[in-house]
Amino acid sequence: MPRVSDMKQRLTDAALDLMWENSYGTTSVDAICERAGAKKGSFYYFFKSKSELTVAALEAEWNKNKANMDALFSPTIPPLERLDRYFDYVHDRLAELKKECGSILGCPLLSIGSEVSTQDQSVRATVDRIWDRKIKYFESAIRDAHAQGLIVAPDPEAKARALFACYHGTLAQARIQNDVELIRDFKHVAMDVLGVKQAQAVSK
Amino acid sequence: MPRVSDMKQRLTDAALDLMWENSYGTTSVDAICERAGAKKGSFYYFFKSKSELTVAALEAEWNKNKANMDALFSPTIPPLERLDRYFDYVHDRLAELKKECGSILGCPLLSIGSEVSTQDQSVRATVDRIWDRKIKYFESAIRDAHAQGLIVAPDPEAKARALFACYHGTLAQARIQNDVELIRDFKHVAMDVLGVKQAQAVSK
DNA sequence: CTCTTAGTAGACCAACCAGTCAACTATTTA
DNA sequence: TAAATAGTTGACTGGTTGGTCTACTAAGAG
Repeated sequence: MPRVSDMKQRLTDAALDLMWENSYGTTSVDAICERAGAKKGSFYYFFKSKSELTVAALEAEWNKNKANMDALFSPTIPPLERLDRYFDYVHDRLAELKKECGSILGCPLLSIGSEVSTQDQSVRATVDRIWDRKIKYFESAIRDAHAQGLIVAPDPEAKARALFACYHGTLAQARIQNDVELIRDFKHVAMDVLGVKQAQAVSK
Repeated sequence: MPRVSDMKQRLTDAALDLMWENSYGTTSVDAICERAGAKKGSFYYFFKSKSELTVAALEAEWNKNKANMDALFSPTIPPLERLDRYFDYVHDRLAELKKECGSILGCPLLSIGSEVSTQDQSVRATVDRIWDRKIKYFESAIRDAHAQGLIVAPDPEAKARALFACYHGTLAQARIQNDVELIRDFKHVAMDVLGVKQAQAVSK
C-alpha cells in the first residue's frame, strides 16, 4: 500500500477553520486548498464536492472534541458543575480564538447550520446529528441533577434541548456583537433556566 | 419632479425575502432584481452595493414591523402578557411562512448577522442596532413586571438581553431542525429565565 | 526492478458573480 | 413645448466559483 498522506485531515481542518471564522459561502475550495497546502486535484481526490467535505469536516471536529467532552461531563463530577465547567471551557476557548483572529466566533454548528439549512440537506442533517449528540451531555447532567434533588426537571430531554438552544443563542449574539460578556454571564442564565436557587448554585 | 417609482422598496423587499429564506451569500444581485422585476441598472441606481442594499432592507423591515411591535408591547397590556403575545405572534408568523416555503426560517437578523459578522461591518452594525432596539421592548416589559412584583429582575437590561439571546437560539435551532415545536415550548422557558412561578404565569 | 496503487499536479472550463456605463424614456414644471 | 429631472435598460467586464481531466509521482509488494 503505497504513499500515505495526512492531506484529508489537513483539508477538513482548513475548511472548518475558514468556515468558522468567515462563513460557508465565502469559504472557497481554492482558499481551503491554499490553507491546507493542497492543489485542487487532491481536494477532489478525497471529496466529491464542497458539501461532502463540509460533512466530513464537521464529523472530524466532533471526533476531535469528543474525548474532552467526555471528560468535562464525566459522571464523577457533580452534575451542575459539569455544565459550569463546560461553559467555562467554551468561554476560555472563544476568548483565546479572539486573540488570534480578532473576533468572537460563536459555534460553527449554528453558523454553518443556519446558513445552509434550506439549501444543503446533507450538511443540515450532519449539523442536526451532532447537535443531538451534544445535547445528550446536557441531558444526562440534568437527569442526574434532578435525581439528586438539585433541580426539578421531570423531562430532562426537553430541558436539555431548551438549555442548549438558549446557550447557542447567547453564542450567536456574542458573535454578532463581537463581545464575550454575554457568554460569561450565561452561567447565571443557565441556573435560571434549570430552576436552581442561588443558594444551591455551584459553589466556588 | 418627474417619474415616481416604488422600485426601491420592491428591491429591499425582494432582498429580505431571499436572504431570509436562503442566505446572504447565496442571494445574488441578479436574483434580487429578477424577483423585484428590475434590471441591474435600476439596482445600482438606488444602491451603491449589495452590502448597502442589505442595510436598507434590514432597516425597511424594521420600519414595517415597528407599529405592530408597539402594539404588542403596549404599556396597556400586563407586562408578562406582552411577551406571551409576542412569542405567539412570531410562532404563528413562522408557521405561516412554513406553509409557503416549506421551511422554518427563524430570525433574519440572526441568520444574516451571524453569516456576515466577520466580513461586512456595516451590515453587522445594522443588525446590532436593530437588535438593540428590539431588546428595548423586552426590557421595559421586564422592568414593569419587576415593578409589579411579578418577577425579581433588578437589572432589566441584562435580563432582557439574556432572554432575547435565548429566544434567538431557539429560533435558530428551529431553523436548523426545521421544526416549530421548540418555538411553541419557548414560552415556558421564558418564564423560567424570568423566574416566574408557575402559578403567576399568564393565565389562559 | 517493476508493477500496482494511493496520492499529487495544475491547466482548464462553463457558469456565475458584483459592479459599470452610455443610451434611453417617462413625467413634471416653466 | 421644451428643458430638467428621476428612473430604466441591458449589454458588457474582469474576476471568481465549484468542478473536471489527464498526466504525473512516490512508495510498498512481488
